[in-house]
Amino acid sequence: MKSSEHGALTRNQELVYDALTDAKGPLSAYAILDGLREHGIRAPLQVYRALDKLLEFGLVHRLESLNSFVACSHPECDSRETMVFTICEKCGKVSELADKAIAGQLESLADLDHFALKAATVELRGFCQACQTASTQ
Amino acid sequence: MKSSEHGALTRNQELVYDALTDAKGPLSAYAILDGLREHGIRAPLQVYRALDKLLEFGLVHRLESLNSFVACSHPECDSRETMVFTICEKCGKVSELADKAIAGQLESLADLDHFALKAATVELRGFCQACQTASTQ
DNA sequence: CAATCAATGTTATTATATAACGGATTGGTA
DNA sequence: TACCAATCCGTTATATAATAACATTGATTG
Repeated sequence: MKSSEHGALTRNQELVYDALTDAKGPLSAYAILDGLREHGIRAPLQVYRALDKLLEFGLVHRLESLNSFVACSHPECDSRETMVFTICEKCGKVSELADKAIAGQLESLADLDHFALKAATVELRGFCQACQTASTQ
Repeated sequence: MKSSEHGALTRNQELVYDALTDAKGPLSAYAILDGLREHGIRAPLQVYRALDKLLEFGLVHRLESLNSFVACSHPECDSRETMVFTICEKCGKVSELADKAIAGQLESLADLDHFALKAATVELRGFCQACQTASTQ
């Protein structure tokens, strides 16, 4: 299990991480909170603090355009890698793709602009395969 | 002036657009609101409604990772084009780049995943040239 | 004129995120 | 063991971002 790579997670971190892996989709911090009330989590800060650590460990990604969070689905994910997310606007499904070519091109573009790149957010919106075939709209 | 391309903007749209072009940098909706109180803008919705239209016209872009908005700096910007933003984490400077190659590669990646791409968010974080030379950190 | 549609103004509310404080726990290390 | 430092924790309060709901205005246009 991935969490073992970073030493044991604390109780709150474990709860939040498990909530995200169980969800198999993005959750807002407050959705996580609601799901964990019966486990003793009562305040937003408990969730946000755990999320901060999980983001730092690379176990979780933040989806900026949704203000929500997903467990990293890429087994070897280094938090510094550039990930590409596809977000289905119909069913909400999110896929996480690692693409070296795009990461490289973003680096090159940044270089051209003399910009020292630290992290990249790439989020694609549209319709997933299932939602395309299910309907024309 | 760009606004002439979409017929006259309404009074509120004009106020919000001018606030963004004057700022020469990203502003949150509430920062815009504060700057326009003396012009009769009193409620968040007045700003958000104007922003919705300006986004639709392609005159303004939204920076998801900052929850803020910038006037489009690209004269021919079609709102459907994929833009790449660099965001300096030191001085806050934002640059807007149009790169066909990256747009194309994102399309290809989406195709591989059978994802019907409608819009892409690409935001790069790091340090701009000025902030690199000014300091090592 | 009547019907319609977009834009407006206002109040209230929801959703997202952080500040500030003190206490508890852990892990070294003198 | 006693101490220190660092991290995590729980809580209350607050800040920031965005939308719901409803009434009104103003400009077409058939």
